[in-house]
Amino acid sequence: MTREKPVSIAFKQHDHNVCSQRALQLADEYCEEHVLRLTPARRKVLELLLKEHRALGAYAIMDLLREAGFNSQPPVAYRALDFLVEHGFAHKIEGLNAFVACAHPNTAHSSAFMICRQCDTVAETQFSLSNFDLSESAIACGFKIEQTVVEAKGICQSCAGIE
Amino acid sequence: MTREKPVSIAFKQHDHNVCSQRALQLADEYCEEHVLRLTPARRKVLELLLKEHRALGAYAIMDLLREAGFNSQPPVAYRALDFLVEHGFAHKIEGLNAFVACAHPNTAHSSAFMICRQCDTVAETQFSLSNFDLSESAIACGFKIEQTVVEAKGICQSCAGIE
DNA sequence: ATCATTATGGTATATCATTGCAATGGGAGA
DNA sequence: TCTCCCATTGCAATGATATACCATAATGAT
Repeated sequence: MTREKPVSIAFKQHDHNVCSQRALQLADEYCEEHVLRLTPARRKVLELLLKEHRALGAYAIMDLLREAGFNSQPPVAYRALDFLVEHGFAHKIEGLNAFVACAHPNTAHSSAFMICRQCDTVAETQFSLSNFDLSESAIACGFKIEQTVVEAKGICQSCAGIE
Repeated sequence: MTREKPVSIAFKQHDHNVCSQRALQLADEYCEEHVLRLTPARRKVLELLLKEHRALGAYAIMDLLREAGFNSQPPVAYRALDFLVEHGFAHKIEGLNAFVACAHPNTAHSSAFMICRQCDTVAETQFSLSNFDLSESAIACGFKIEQTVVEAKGICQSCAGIE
C-alpha cells in the first residue's frame, strides 16, 4: 500500500519568506474565522518562531520580544506560546524545552519532529496514529491515547556531509 | 504479518516485588559484568524509581534520598540519574521532566511510553525503528535518526472506568 | 451603560538542571 | 605496599524553565 508522504522542507533550501508569510496569513485568516484574537504579542511571537525552522526557548523569545519593544516578563512569552500551541500555530519540542512554528498550519495532524543536533533545525512531518506501532500496544492494554510526542534526534543530510 | 507485541504490565495488577527485585538484581549483575559501579546512591535511586511504575522528578527523588539518609544536593540525584539513564536502567520522560525505571532492562530497544494523565502511571513498551512511520520521512530527507522520544499521554483502562 | 469574558501588567516564586572546584576512595601497575 | 590515576562524591552557587497570583484594562454581548 502506497501512501503519500509529506516531506519536510526544513532541511532543504527554500524561499523562507514564502513559508513565513504564508503561515502568518493563514494564522490571521484562521483567527478571523474562529473569533480568536491574534494580538500583537501573540502575532509577534509567531513571527519570531517563523523566522527559522528552529526551536526557540521561551527565554530567547523574551529577549527578542524585548528587542522589539514588547513587554518581556516570562508570563508574556508563555501566554503567547500557550495560545499558539493550543490553536496549532506552534508546537512544543519536549526534548529541547523549546518551541517551533507549525509547518502545516490549518491541517489536523499528529506531528513528529526531526531535530538536527548540529544545526538545531527542526523539521516537522506528519504521521497517522492508526499506522503507529505504539497504537497496537495501547489497544492491547486498553490505553486511550489523547496526545503524542514523537521526536527524533539525529543529524540532517547537510550537516552529515560536513562532519 | 504477525509480530509478537510486548504488552506492558504497568497498568495491570501484578506482583510488583518481583518486578523490582528482578530489575535490581539484573542491574547488579550487569554492572558486575561491565565493570560499572552501582554505588549506594545510584542503587538507591534505582530502588526508588522501581517502587512504582511512575515517573519521579529529580527533586522528588532528592526528598526521598534525604529521608533515606543520603546526601541530597541536586547533583547527587542528577548524577545518579545520568548514570542510570546512560546505562539503560532508567529513562527520562521528556513530557514530564521526570524519570522512570526501565521496564525491560538488559535488552536493547527503542522505548515508547504511555502516560496516564489521571494516575501518572507510566507504561513502557518497545517499538522497532524500522517499522516506524517516521523513518520513511527521515529517509526521504536524508535525516539520520540517532535517538527517539515517543510518548503518548492519555488515560489508562482503570482510570477510564472511574471517570 | 453594564457586565462577563478574555487579555495584559507586574511581582514573586516554584521547579528543573548544571557548573566548578575541592576532597575522597578504590583499583591498576610499579 | 605504595602511589598514581581516575571515577565518584561533597558542596556552594547559579542558570534555565515555568507557573501562581492578583490587579487592571480591553473587548464584545446584551
